[in-house]
Amino acid sequence: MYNLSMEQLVISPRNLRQQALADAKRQHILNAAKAVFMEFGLDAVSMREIAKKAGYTAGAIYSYFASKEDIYAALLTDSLERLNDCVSQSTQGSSIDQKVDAKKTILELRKSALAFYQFYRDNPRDLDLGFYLFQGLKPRGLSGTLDQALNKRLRDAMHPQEIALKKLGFSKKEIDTELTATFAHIVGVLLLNHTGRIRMFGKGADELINHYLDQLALRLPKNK
Amino acid sequence: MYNLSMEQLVISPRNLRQQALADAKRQHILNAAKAVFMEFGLDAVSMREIAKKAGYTAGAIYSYFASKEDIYAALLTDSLERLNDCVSQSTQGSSIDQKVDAKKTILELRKSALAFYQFYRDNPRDLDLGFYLFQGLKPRGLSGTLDQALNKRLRDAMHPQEIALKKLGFSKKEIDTELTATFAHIVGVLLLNHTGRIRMFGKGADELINHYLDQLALRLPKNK
Amino acid sequence: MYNLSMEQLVISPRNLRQQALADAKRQHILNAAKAVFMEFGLDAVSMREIAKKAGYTAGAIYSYFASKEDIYAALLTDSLERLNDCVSQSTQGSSIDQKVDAKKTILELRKSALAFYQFYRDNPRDLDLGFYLFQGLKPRGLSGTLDQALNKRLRDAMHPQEIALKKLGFSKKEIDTELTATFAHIVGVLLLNHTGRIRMFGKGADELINHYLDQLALRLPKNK
Amino acid sequence: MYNLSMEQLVISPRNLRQQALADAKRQHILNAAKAVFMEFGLDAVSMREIAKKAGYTAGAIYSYFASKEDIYAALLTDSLERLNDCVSQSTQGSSIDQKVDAKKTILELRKSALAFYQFYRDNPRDLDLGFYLFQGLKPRGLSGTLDQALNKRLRDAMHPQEIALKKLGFSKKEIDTELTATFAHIVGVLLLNHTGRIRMFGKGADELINHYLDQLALRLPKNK
DNA sequence: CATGAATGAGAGTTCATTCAT
DNA sequence: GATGAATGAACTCTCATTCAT
Repeated sequence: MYNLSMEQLVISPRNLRQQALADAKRQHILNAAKAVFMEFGLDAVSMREIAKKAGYTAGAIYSYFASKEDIYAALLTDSLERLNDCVSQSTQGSSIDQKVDAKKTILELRKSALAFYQFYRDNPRDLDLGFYLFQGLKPRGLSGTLDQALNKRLRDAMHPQEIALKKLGFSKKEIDTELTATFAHIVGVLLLNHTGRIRMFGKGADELINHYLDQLALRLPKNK
Repeated sequence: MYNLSMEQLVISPRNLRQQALADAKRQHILNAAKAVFMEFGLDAVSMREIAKKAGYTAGAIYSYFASKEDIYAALLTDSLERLNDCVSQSTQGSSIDQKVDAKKTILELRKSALAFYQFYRDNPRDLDLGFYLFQGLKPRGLSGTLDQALNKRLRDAMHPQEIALKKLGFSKKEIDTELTATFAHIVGVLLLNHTGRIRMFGKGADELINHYLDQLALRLPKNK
Repeated sequence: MYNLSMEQLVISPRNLRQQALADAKRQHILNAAKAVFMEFGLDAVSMREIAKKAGYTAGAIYSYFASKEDIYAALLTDSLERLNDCVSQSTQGSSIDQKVDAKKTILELRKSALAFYQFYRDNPRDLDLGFYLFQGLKPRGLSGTLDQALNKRLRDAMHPQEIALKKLGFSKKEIDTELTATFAHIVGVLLLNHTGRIRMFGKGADELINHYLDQLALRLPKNK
Repeated sequence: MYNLSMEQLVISPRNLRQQALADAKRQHILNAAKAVFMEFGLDAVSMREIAKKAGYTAGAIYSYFASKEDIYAALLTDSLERLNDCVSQSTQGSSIDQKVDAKKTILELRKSALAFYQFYRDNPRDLDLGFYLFQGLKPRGLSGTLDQALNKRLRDAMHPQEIALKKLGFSKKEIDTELTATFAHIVGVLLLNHTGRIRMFGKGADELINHYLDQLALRLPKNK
């Protein structure tokens, strides 16, 4: 006897299709939001503008996102996912051999730090978005749990570096210091670069990053 | 024949007094704006709020500032002046003797970098303002010339460090690199600190800055 | 020749079943609407909220009701039915004997008036609904015929009192007057009570109603 | 020495004129609001509609009223003032002689009750407004103090009746009862009349009120 | 110089209703 | 029959800016 409706039990092809469609439209709106954001900046991102770009009326957006802050959150989440993808790919295929080669590890450290840097260098709007999360502009609407989740994804993007530092024999405390310092340095350089103020000093961003990583390499434990 | 109005040609005592009065009121409004800004943050700064704090009505502000962006610009200018004052004081009284003592110079370098850092650490609203100029938040109202002037004042605040590096025997190119790197690093740490994200890494901002300056000291030319 | 569809001509068992089902669902929605209304008040009753409570989506409601006003109308109808049930029960079992006992009749009068009053006292949301029909809040959606039908049911709820007054020997004209006056009085007290303004006078609603009915009893024809 | 600005100390003719102008405009907006309200009912009263009727843009209203609820409050206040004026006039010139004539006092009681009733009978929109205060529609935005003030003014309008009842020798408790009952009765009749439901009973509102007051007169203490 | 009324655009959000699927 | 996307109009309220007085 089948008293329960099939529709509620089975993930029918139809449901799947509908779900996929809805997801696609959600993404479409997100893209529109991103486009508006990239074109006019954060201040200009209004529901009406997003809707217009997406080919909707303002009210329609609310079928997909409960609020404007919801859109921001989705945008941020998406951005951090892409950051992590990018960083992951940079160290993909690296040997996780028992016999660790210091030189290789240093290269991995360098690669993953560079991947992090390059992601934001090449996607300046993600940097803007990151600042929205990261602040200056406080994410008032971001719930505590979401905020934590986003923080975690940001830290995740630094994880390969953490692994490398560990392999290289840094102490726990040293790892924390170097990791934070590297993160801060990259952020600082990105900010300088993004705002064009780096020209003020006549230096290139890539050059600065490499300089920093060179110095970091020199600080590696010698007893290996 | 005196077709031209006297008022426009002569800097009469009366004109002077009026000018002084106007300047004072301008400053008064600026102080009000700063107060509102410090109390509630950038988003809450509206002409009405500034006016209220200053004891005026919104319309009155326009006698002294052409637009809201104008006020921001003045606020930035003021902020950068105070930054420079702060940095100047930190190295004040330092010997500009011919006979340079390396140790003293290193100390000066450190002091002036710390002064820069501490100014923003202790005046987070100035940091916010700085980001307004500095960040993706486009300074639409900032004319090119003003923008350059502000840039210059920012660089000025790094000047004592530049002097010290020169004294210590760095090459022109090295100076540029280290100066920019230091600037970027400080900015990055400030950002991390200001947004509270530094907790994510369990590190203190002061600790990071000192760590960086320690490393910098180690890189100083050895042949002195 | 049977050009007309069977479905429209024949009341087939199938049609009956379908009709019953539809009625049940209609009632289900009505219950949901009532629940929302009782929980949050008239202002909060939106189609979405009703639908949610009923386990539907907003659009589905329109299969059963043509508009929101339609739902209100049904709610009112239902409310008046319950009012009449309540009043009927209060006088149920009363002797409809030829030999009328004045005391019993007075008691019946009192009982039915109290039943009317108590129904709304104990079901304040029905009072709200009643005001929606009854008050300045224009029942735009109420068609003339429906409005008349509702009026009739309201009068019906006063009928037992009318009967009693007749039994007690009031003239037609007196009956009309006393009936209307009692109705008005009850409504006034209910309104005062419901809005809490009765506290303004430091009196209880029950006390007032009883006082009124006491006075009414004193006015009864003495020559019986 | 007059250091203080005259403008701030003196109520100059100019200030007076401006104040008067502002008051007039405030009243103008209030009238517009009332007009919209009378034309289309409470639900249709939107800031835009009020503004349109007043010849303003929506935002302009906010120079005179802080919120929509503010307008309601002003409307209600005004309405209650007019009610009190009306009631006051009805008993104006009445002897406040020591030697109280019972007949005269009864007449005063009747007059003031009628004045109350007639005010709302003749100004049905004030009745609607009163219900807004009085409820059904809850005055969510009305601050507690304002709510109390409005309540007080409502009670004030019943005060002449209270005085009369006292003069006639009713006890404190009886006065409370009769006053509340009269109030409730009037409200009930007004409601019936206003909504046209009184036709349902084939009675006139005036007739009902007079009937009630007749009965009240019969209840007056006999020992006078 | 300062006021304060006024504008006009725009913000986010909600809602009853419609309709293709 | 039911869904859920979509509309379009409506809502209150805020803001920078202007301008007659």
